[in-house]
Amino acid sequence: MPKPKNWTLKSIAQELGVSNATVSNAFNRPDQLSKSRREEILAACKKLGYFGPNKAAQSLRRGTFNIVSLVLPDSVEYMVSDPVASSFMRGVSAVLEKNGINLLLFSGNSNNLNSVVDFVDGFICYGRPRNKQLVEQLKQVPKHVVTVDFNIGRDASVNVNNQQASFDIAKHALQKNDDRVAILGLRLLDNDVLCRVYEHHEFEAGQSIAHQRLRGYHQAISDAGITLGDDRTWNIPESSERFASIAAKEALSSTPRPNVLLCMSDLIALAAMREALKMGLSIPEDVRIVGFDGIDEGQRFVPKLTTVHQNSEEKGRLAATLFLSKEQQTAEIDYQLQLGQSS
Amino acid sequence: MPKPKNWTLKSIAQELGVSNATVSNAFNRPDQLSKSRREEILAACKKLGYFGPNKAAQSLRRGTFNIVSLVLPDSVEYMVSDPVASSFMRGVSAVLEKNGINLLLFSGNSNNLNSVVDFVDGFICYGRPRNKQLVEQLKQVPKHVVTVDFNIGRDASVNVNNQQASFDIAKHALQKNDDRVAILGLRLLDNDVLCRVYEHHEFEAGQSIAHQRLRGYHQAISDAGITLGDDRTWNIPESSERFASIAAKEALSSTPRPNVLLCMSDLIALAAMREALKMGLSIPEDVRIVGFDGIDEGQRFVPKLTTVHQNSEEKGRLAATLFLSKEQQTAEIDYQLQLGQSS
DNA sequence: ACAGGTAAGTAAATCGATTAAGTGACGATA
DNA sequence: TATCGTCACTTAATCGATTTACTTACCTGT
Repeated sequence: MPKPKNWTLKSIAQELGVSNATVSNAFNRPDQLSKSRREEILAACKKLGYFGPNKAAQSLRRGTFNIVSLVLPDSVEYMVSDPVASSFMRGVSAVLEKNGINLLLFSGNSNNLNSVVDFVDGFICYGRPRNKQLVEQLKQVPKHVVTVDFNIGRDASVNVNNQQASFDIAKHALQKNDDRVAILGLRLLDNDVLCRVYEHHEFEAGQSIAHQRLRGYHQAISDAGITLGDDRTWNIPESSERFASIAAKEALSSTPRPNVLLCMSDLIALAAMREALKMGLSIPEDVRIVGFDGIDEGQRFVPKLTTVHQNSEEKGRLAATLFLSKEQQTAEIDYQLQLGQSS
Repeated sequence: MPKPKNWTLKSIAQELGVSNATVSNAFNRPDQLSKSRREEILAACKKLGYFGPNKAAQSLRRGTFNIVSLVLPDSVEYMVSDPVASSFMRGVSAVLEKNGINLLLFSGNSNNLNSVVDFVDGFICYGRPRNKQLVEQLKQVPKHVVTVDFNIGRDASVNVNNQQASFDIAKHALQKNDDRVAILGLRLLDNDVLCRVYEHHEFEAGQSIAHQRLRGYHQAISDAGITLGDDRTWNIPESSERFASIAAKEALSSTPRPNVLLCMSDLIALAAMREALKMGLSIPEDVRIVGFDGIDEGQRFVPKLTTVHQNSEEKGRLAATLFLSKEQQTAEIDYQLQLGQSS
């Protein structure tokens, strides 16, 4: 098989005896040349095996790429493991795919946006990145930026009212003022590891979903007339089953044994339910457990998980749509309490 | 806040009163200028807010991108929904991330590789794309290509011995020659929809995992002295729970009711188990069910799923490693039977 | 003092395109 | 016939870089 020649606009133009510009116009601006000439050229290109202008060169010249970078809070690994994150990605990709736009993954672990910034039209950021440098770069970067589940004052953002939702679900879970509450939370900061106290950390208030949910819980707890000790919160460094199980086991073995477990994600809640059952506790009689997110597995579990459902896929679609429209706005997404038998 | 000037190599060089080349060398080829000059320049760039050469321009000139395109057999949607695909992606991204390479997703639905080909160093293709045009393009594309779970004679490929593995698991599931077998398979072709016959389709033998697994099953079935009717195979168009449930229900209601279900994926097997239990059948007494893949949920299900475990993440790592090494080879990945109580 | 070698920088071609401005040719209008 | 406007292309500048080949300046040894 003869290796097909690597045609360029220039070499094609030469071959056909026309100018550079004419070939370019044949592909991009039909009004700039006669119809016959255009068809002639396109046919010749097809025949010779030239598939159109090189996209990279085109992008350099035009400054547009048809690529958007999806900034993940963590590694790509996390993104595909977490069902909520996956749904979100599904929503984003569905909209972008329809518009012929490709997705360039950017891991929140990498600390330099520069490796991708020159290749993309902008960024959709899912969750506040752990890496503070990255956040600073996102604030500054001279491209279109849509943030999801956090807000740094960029072009647009999409959020759920985490605080209200957490308040609602906690309110639902708490019954009497002698309830013994424990919180199984998400990581609050870059560097906390399975820690129980959070008060002593400094943090930019309200910026991560973990903080927002925590505030919701606290509000409901104090509304119920309960006092929550500093040592009643376990934060899980990653949304991983392993850490969640460890934390759950620890919480359920602590004294006094909690009879209400407020879990910041369904993944955590499911791990907690498994641990509780393993310890011979019955749900919800011995311990009431509530989650957050509304993933499928929670609805299949026995007992069915009581949780806050947020439509993550819709969130993705909205983020992508906002990105494409270049509108400037902060949108809020609905949530619903999903009542099961776990509380 | 004063908008930061958009520096280019040229404008920076002008500002500093040196040549273009010197600035470029300061960033890329330290040996080409004096140490003092270099540090002077880098410091000045930092101060002025020039973060280094534009990557897109750099790539155009150099012809390298530090981006690889992951070609998905289907939509991005599918990729993040399917646990096996996710694991694979996890493996790929772990290796690439470590090497500072970014991942550009390419959906198998798009029918033109051209939209990304000029931006990437090459392709890692997970599973034979549905789209035939795409396959043809992949055969030809003048970049490095690693294929996984299929082989089109490109630079490298990674596979599991699907036929052998399916043979093994089917052999295990089949007990007597009066077993009534049904197959819940994956889609064989671009356009089959929940169809039961496959014999009448033409296909390029051995090219998709569905075909390979089917051959393994058939071999074990005929070894067991069983005759399998044409109407005993249900192919599921997507690896989705919904379709799997429909197919399972249909298979389990067919006459004669099968007592062995060979499922080409764990997702399908789990759906089948749920349907069987719902119908009041007991597993494995009334119907033995085996899967393929070895996903976590299968091991948590009661009864535990008997399946073939393939290390999908490892597969991803291997594919990425092969890509980076530019070696030409076809690698085969191990598999293990994972015995549960479902058969 | 002079050939030869090296170090430090620069000029200019190049990657593969887009596009503003310019050039003729041709037909219509006054 | 002179002027104007359109049509169909072409020329050449440009996007933001890399890199080869060349120019100086300086040092070394004889």
